[in-house]
Amino acid sequence: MDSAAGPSTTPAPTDFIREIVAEDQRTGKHGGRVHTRFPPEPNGYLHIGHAKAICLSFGVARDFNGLCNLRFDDTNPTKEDVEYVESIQEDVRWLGFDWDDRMFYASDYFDRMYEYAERLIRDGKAYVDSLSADDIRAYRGTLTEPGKNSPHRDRSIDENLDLFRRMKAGEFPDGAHVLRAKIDMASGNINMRDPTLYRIRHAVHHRTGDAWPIYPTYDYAHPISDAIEGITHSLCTLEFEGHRPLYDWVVGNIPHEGTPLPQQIEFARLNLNYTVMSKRKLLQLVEQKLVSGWDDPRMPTIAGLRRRGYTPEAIRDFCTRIGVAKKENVIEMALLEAIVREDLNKRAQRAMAVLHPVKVVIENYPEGRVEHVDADNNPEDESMGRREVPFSREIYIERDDFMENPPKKFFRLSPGSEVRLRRAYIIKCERVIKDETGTIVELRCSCDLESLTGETASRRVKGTIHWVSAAHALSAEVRLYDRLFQSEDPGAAGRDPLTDLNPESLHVLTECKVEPMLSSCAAGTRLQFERTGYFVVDADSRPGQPVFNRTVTLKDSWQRIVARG
RNA sequence: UGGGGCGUGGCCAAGCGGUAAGGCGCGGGACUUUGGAUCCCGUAUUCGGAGGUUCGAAUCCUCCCGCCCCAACCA
Repeated sequence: MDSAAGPSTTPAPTDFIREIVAEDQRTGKHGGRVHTRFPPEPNGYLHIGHAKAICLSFGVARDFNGLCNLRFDDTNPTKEDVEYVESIQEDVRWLGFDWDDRMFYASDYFDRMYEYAERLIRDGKAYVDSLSADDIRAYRGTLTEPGKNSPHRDRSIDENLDLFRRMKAGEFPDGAHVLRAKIDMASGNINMRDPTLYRIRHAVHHRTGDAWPIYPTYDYAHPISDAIEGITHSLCTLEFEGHRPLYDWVVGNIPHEGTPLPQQIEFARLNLNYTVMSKRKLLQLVEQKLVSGWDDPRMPTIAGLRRRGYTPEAIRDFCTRIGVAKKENVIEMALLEAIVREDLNKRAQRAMAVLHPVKVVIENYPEGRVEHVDADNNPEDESMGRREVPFSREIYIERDDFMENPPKKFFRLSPGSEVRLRRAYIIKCERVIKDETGTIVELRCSCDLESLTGETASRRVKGTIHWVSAAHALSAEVRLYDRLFQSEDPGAAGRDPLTDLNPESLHVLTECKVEPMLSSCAAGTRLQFERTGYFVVDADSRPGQPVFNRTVTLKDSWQRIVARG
């Protein structure tokens, strides 16, 4: 019955924005058209916070048979760069969204914006102000006191036009003049106190070069870009709420063909605890080389998460599950990680590895004998195939999987106890060999040769542990990254992420012993090591030398392990 | 002391006058010869507070409290 309804059925709105859009479509506003846009400024890499905005704007378009444009809000040449416009495209695409041929730049519209500005001047709605930035601030008044008019506010149209044209011609130095909208210096909304529309900036723009000595501000450029592109619903974050009257003023005072004008709708941005999300700070981390780059696996950037092994599906799922509302929120990392784990659980290959090896010699296992035990790559998905793992008399196991004086419910290896080697035999610890400092250097065990997994009469023991054959094991590098960044919530006052990095997030290089088959893993291969977490073969791994970085930390609750056995 | 928003369990979030969805987390249990996997069960007598309207309020009204954003020639 559902399928009979067909894909054209408008789904039930799942958030307040979709509710508005659904209503607009129902009433035929914009002729039923839905057109959104994702408008990043190319001044940094996209991060997980942008993913929410991307999923929203592209998602709304998809849900209502509409379109979503990618538009670069490139109105401030001093901060922007082509490196960023390229990475942004790559990241949006990787997330699974497509803008077809609708990729634009605010700078595409510089000519029209200029033309509209002259028109505003002719209409007496804009003027050139020659006050200094400081004076403009002083004249603006305060939150509780009205501002006062600039002495230049009543310049004649001709004088304004002349000045503005000369601004465009490059006759004045930076800061000499600005073009302002003539609205209301006494408005309770400070954004309406004659906001700046154009400023002089002799800078090289990444696309227009030095063609323009003046650049429009966000408040002027954004609504015009939306109007030109026929955007119906302009979704942005809460901090622009106070700009909406200005947005409406601009679209209402420029020439426009289509009626209803685009509508700005605000939603709460994503905040993730323990995570730095400010582009300024991320840029600092990159510039100070505290990370290897914008795509360092510790970064909360899309590129970083990708290299960490997150999939686009997981990120999209996260974005839908956090919801869209107007309430300020701080999502717990635990939710993101739960969702990533859920996704990885389905697609990660299981593999055995020991990070902190201790040698085990199985005394009754014939010297020189090598068996290849059969193991499945993913117990929940046969299609992921099987592999053979070499087993021999000397193996490594995880140090943590042995305890000399185990507490009550420790079901792994301890003197005299039995444990199953995953996919292989049950062994029993007979002797512990230590060096002069008392450190355990080797465990001597015996093996129940009848207990091979899959054989008849296999017994059950409480614990199962990872192992690798000492003679066959490969050394791999593991880069341990735990949390993303801060040790506190981003909201916590006074924390400086650059000096307050969570030590666990530091890049720790460890060598581990892995199954030989892992030498052939391609970059991006996802693996799960028992009790250690999900790993991804990092991009700079070389054949024969797998380099893993940890993707998601599983809980470190060792209590839990002993309790469940 | 101005303008604009927001307040539902630890974190998100449904709910739109008919008697508190769901997810994460947390607690407990089952299962498992590889999964901290999976599966069950539990987790707000109450919706920032106080009044009011109503047979009935998280939903409507009033007042109060708290939090966020705005005084860039940033976006």
